[in-house]
Amino acid sequence: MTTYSPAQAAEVSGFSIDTLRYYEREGILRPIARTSGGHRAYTEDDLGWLDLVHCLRDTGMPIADLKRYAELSLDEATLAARVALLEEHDRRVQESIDGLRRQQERLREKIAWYRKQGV
Amino acid sequence: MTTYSPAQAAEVSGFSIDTLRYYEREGILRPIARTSGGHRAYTEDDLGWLDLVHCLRDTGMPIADLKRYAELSLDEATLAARVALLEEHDRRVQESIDGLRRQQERLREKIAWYRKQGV
DNA sequence: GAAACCCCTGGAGCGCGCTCCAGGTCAAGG
DNA sequence: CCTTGACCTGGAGCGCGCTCCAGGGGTTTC
Repeated sequence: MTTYSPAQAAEVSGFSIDTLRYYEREGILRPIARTSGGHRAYTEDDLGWLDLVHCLRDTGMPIADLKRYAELSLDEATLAARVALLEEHDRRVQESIDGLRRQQERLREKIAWYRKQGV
Repeated sequence: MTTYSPAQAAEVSGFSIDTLRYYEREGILRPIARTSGGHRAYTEDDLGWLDLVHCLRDTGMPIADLKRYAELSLDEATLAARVALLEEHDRRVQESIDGLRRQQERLREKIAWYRKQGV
């Protein structure tokens, strides 16, 4: 079973080493396995979860929500609830895309207006 | 010429009174006119500018950029440059919409994957 | 003219999400 | 061995964008 050093995990996940430690402290990552010397050894599972975390962070999910989601993940029986949360998040992402588009539309109108003033 | 009290300006603009004062301190608003008693009196022009500010903030423009934009606005001759900045911002907004959509797509794939695991 | 309310200033405080640091331990190459 | 570099911990610090506070003065209504 291959494992990854902190540097490798950072490289693969796209998070900094400090951020990985921070996420672990915050409970977003379950406690990472250690080598005999106390160094972290990330598993493929950890990296898989980090990939989802990255996706959720990039779409604006707050740390606190991520933490709650991670806590849910400790109990296998909550799978349906977790998927429901992801779908709820998906809806929020859609809303923020829609909101951005509306404001972008307004922005473009303003640009057009300035242009009409003779730019 | 109608003017607006701080409370009215907040109501119309959608920013809090504190935020309006903060923007003025930061130079995002030019110094607002005052009544004889020292109270602020916002003009329609101020509100028009605030409307653009709201649009730019909602689309993610940082305070520092807004400030630079506002400083440019002090010189009438920079109109073309300002419009260019707005267009540049419009491109960034487009990029962030595209990025959100890509991540949303990944999110949906993950949801579909979980569903296939039997949810 | 006084109660009730809005507004003023300067500055402190806060929530978020990291990021950095000191002072030490572990691991791999020569 | 010894050096070099990656890693450890606990905790402080930071950048952003507000938000709140104390202590005081305007203004409207009766």
